[in-house]
Amino acid sequence: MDLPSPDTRTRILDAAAALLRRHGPDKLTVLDVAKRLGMSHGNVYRHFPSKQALRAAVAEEWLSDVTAPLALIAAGEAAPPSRLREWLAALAVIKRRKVLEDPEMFAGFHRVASESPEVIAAHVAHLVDQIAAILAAGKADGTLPGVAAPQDDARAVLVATARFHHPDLVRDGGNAATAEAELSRITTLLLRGLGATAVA
Amino acid sequence: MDLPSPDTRTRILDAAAALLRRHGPDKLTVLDVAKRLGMSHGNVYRHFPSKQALRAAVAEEWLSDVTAPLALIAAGEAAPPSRLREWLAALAVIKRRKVLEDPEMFAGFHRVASESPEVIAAHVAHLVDQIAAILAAGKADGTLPGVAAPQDDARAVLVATARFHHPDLVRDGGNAATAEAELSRITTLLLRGLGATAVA
DNA sequence: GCGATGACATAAAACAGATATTGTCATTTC
DNA sequence: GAAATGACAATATCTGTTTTATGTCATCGC
Repeated sequence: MDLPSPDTRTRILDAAAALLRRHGPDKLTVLDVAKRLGMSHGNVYRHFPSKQALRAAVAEEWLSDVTAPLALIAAGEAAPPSRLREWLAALAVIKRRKVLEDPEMFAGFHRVASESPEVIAAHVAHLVDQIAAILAAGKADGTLPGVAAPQDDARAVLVATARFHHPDLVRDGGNAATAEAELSRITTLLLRGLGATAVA
Repeated sequence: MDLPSPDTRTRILDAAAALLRRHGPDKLTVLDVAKRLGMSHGNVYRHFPSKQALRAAVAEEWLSDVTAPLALIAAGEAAPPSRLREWLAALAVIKRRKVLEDPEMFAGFHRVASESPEVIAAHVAHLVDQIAAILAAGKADGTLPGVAAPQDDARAVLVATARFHHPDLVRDGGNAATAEAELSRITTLLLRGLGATAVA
């Protein structure tokens, strides 16, 4: 996978991420990346087959910032129904915070990510797997008896809450409290749909 | 509302819609609209305060093509749960068909519509009202006992199915059969969440 | 030999002058 | 006198040109 020196590869990646942060996606050139590292731009192509691949790698790293904290929740001890609720709320909060903190940077990274469908697909698959794990646990311990096929139901849950995490929709998000209440309502519907009783 | 002759106003609107269809949103100029009608462009401004307003009016008309058939279903005789399912499926089919028929035209009209937030808001409110009517009926006849506040629940249902009708998401829609199955699954979850029993 | 270079052809983006469009209004027409 | 015109300033868009970036490769140094 990483036949060329992984060290310089990382340095290139970090430099690219820094430039993306500073100047936005349109100004990210491999010439500048090389300049910043004091190397020839031709050499960047020894480590990444194309500018596209470099951008995809940067996006991948950025997306892992989103999934990492969620993995902790998914693997947690809480009862599956409340774990799912917590997980969905956390995903929404993370996305919302990223948008509000720096909309331009969010848009920049999102644009880069959306140019690499396979990176997006992997990210989504990752999220679906985390939900599926929660649903499977709920099916096993009887707290979510309505779960039929964890993977399919997980995808359904993720899709049904797209409004709160899909980049194109989070952008024009409106009031935070309203959005939170709306997510909570949808979560409740989904949990009851999955057979949960005594939903908070 | 229509102090100026409603006849010429309509002619302008139709001409604008025709040009939008033919040449796309970027090529829609009020100069061309006027030329097509054999009038001066200045006169268009007697009937529409700005190009933006003209575009909004065109978008409004276009969106009513979506809501009209749905209104029939919402006002139908079917039992509320299956009526809701039918309504959501119909909305998805309408949107999907519009995208597939002519993606460029869809994108064009969508761009025009998205430039007029108040037109969008009215459209969404219209859809929410239709769902709310179904939910209220289900609450009344006991087939959807889980309905708490019809308006809020209606909005939740619409948001949860955004994947299947929101222009930005319908666009990259993938396989039709897969999407249909996914919508059906989400619909089932929502119906059960609203208290429906014996969901098909 | 491996990592790196820099010159090169090709493709994309930035620029600036020319052209077209938006929106206003005093004037015209019927 | 309401509906329409056409000339107008300000703004946006197009077009052809120059500049810059991407990606390749023969060559270099260690």
